[in-house]
Amino acid sequence: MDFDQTYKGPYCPLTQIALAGSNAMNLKQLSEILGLSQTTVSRALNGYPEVAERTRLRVQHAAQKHNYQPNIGAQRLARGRSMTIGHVIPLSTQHEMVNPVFADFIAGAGERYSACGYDMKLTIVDDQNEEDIYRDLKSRGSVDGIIVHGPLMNDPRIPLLQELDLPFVVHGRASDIETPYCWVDVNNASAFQRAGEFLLSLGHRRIGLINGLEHMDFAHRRRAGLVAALEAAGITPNPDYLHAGEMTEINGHNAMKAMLALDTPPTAVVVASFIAALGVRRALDEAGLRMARDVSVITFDDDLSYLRNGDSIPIFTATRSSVRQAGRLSADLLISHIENPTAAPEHKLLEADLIIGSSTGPVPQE
Amino acid sequence: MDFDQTYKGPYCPLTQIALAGSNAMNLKQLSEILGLSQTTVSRALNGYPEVAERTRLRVQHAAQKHNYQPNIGAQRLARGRSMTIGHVIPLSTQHEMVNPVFADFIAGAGERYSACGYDMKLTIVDDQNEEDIYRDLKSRGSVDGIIVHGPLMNDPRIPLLQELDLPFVVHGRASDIETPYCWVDVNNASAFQRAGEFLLSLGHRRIGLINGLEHMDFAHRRRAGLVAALEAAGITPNPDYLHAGEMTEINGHNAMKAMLALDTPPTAVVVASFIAALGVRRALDEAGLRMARDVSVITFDDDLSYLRNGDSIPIFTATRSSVRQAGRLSADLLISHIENPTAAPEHKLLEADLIIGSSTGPVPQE
DNA sequence: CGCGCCATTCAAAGCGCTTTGGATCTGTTT
DNA sequence: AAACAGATCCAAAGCGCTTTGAATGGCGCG
Repeated sequence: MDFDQTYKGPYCPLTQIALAGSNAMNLKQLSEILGLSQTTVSRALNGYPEVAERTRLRVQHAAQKHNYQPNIGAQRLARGRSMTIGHVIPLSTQHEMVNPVFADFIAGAGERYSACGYDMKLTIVDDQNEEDIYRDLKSRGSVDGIIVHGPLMNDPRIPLLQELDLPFVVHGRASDIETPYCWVDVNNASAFQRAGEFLLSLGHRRIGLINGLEHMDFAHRRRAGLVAALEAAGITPNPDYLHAGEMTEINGHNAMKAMLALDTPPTAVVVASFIAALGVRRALDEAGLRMARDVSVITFDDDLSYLRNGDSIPIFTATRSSVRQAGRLSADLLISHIENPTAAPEHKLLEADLIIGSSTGPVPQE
Repeated sequence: MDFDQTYKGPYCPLTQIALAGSNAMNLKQLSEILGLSQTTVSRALNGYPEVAERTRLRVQHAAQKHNYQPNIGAQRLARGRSMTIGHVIPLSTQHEMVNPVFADFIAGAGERYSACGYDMKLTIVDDQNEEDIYRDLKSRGSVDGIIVHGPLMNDPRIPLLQELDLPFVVHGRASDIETPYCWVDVNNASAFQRAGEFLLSLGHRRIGLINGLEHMDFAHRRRAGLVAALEAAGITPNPDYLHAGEMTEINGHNAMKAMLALDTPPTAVVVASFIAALGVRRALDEAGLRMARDVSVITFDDDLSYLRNGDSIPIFTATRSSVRQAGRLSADLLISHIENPTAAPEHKLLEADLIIGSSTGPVPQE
């Protein structure tokens, strides 16, 4: 814990902030208007059974009429719960990419939070002290639970959160962690295995991979899946065909370009992200090659709202799984575990669809 | 206001939630350990001057040692402030795109919030009742201020927030609103005017526009800027060359494809987003045309972390302005107005850079 | 009639923090 | 020496809600 350099608490003689006299209607006022006790009004609004139905209706109408909303800080304090779920987004200065998948995941999760009365709190953490953030979140009572994004193969956040006894759901998994915990993940291995098998069935034997950073768990599994398909077909993966890096358009482009420069380039590639696949297409265009005819491409497609894979006919053959849906499921799972803390950890494994588009075709004749 | 269908308050006989006995260290305990009053401990930690420096150090050490963090709900209640800034993301079911720019903006703003001791609260609102959300936020004291995303030309949120007396900063502007308010915006008009002038200087006369939805303020201004450049050169914009739609890869592709099918297609296009520009490139590739040589392309580039415009040589000629930086500036502006509520509204107009890349060239000979 | 039993309602005690309005103790001033 | 000022510290009163434990009133029943 460090006492922040830039924020020193409420003492600020220069800009004396008028402590907002909260002009909003409060419980006391409302109960006086109604000629009822605060207890009864509170219970009426919170659905307790020991209040007469007539009274409840009267209270609800009055609340609506006077635009009463319980103060959230007071509720948090009194209930000992924050009704808030935290998302921590690490953003080191080296690796300062915001995961493009993030916005859609959040949108899915946020839908469910709203429906269940939870708030979403986002924390952008730009240094190494991510651990401190979690400890803080716990000890200040800022959140009732946490979503863990972008797990590594042996992610230290998982044991930490377990130790802190803060409910959490991982979006993804951590292969090297044995103890049970809650997660929601796509079956990355099977998706890429099927992609590989599909390419093999088209006659491809020289199959490349443009993967995400392989200390990320999802990338590790995708590689394993593809390699499994190749090896099952008696093919030893060619190291020159295996690329891993941040999943940007540029990296996709550069990786494809590098492979095209080989003596015997692959006839097909599997790409770990739609954005990288756009870069692959650019590299092919620059080389005067056409997708499907010259090089087959399969991409993973997170079904992002702003990057749809074509309207009617898909542009790319793809393994598709909606990350927004994963957001919804993660939110529901977390909420259910917050409200039922003794339940055993649960998880959900989603299967990606293999969508046939116009970026794959039979292996070209030599 | 409506009492949510799905969430009925704390009464839930089935899943009796153990009200977390908040095992964390609190102020009372800490003050007892130190043999001081809660007052003094609180003041010591909050930087008040009337506590002896020796005492302050002793308190800080003890706080650190016992891992004391003030409970956030209690602080909110006592201070009458939430130290939270709200971002409301509308997401109607028809128009269910998550703005791809959003993640980077949030990352920029979040950096500043963390540095200044504020939390960020995201609300995804999927129906029409966005107005209720703002009223709620105000009357529950959930947030101290709000960032308004994606303003329309005459955005009803602005007068609403003014009426509610809730500090806010608009990311963008609303052309039709006269009353002053805080905003941070790129000079969209000047950016697209310069883009137009640059194309004119290369000899282009048939210049197209692939714009965002033109009820969005930014899109309206971009169009105005481009049209101004054309008209200044004595060119009346051809309606067939003016497209507006959601800024997706597919729409960019379709708009370009439509223009290429004209008897006299444009020799250059200005595109309102990088993602749409990728679609434009695809349309050109499919038509066997090359960027720069056959058709010049200029795009607006928000400098998204996951969509960089090339590493060394930019792929596209572009008007560039970092949306992440806009996030930082918006956050700083909002915080300064929250802490100094009487200050007159301020705003910041950012100029985009015109970056010359390899997607533009002289007009082809007929 | 007197008793117990629901069904309702309420007063008051927190939740953990900030802040007001002194109190106490030095040291300084007249 | 009395009075005052400044530097520290404190007890207690909130902030607005939830929840405990008890009171109230109506009603049926022996």
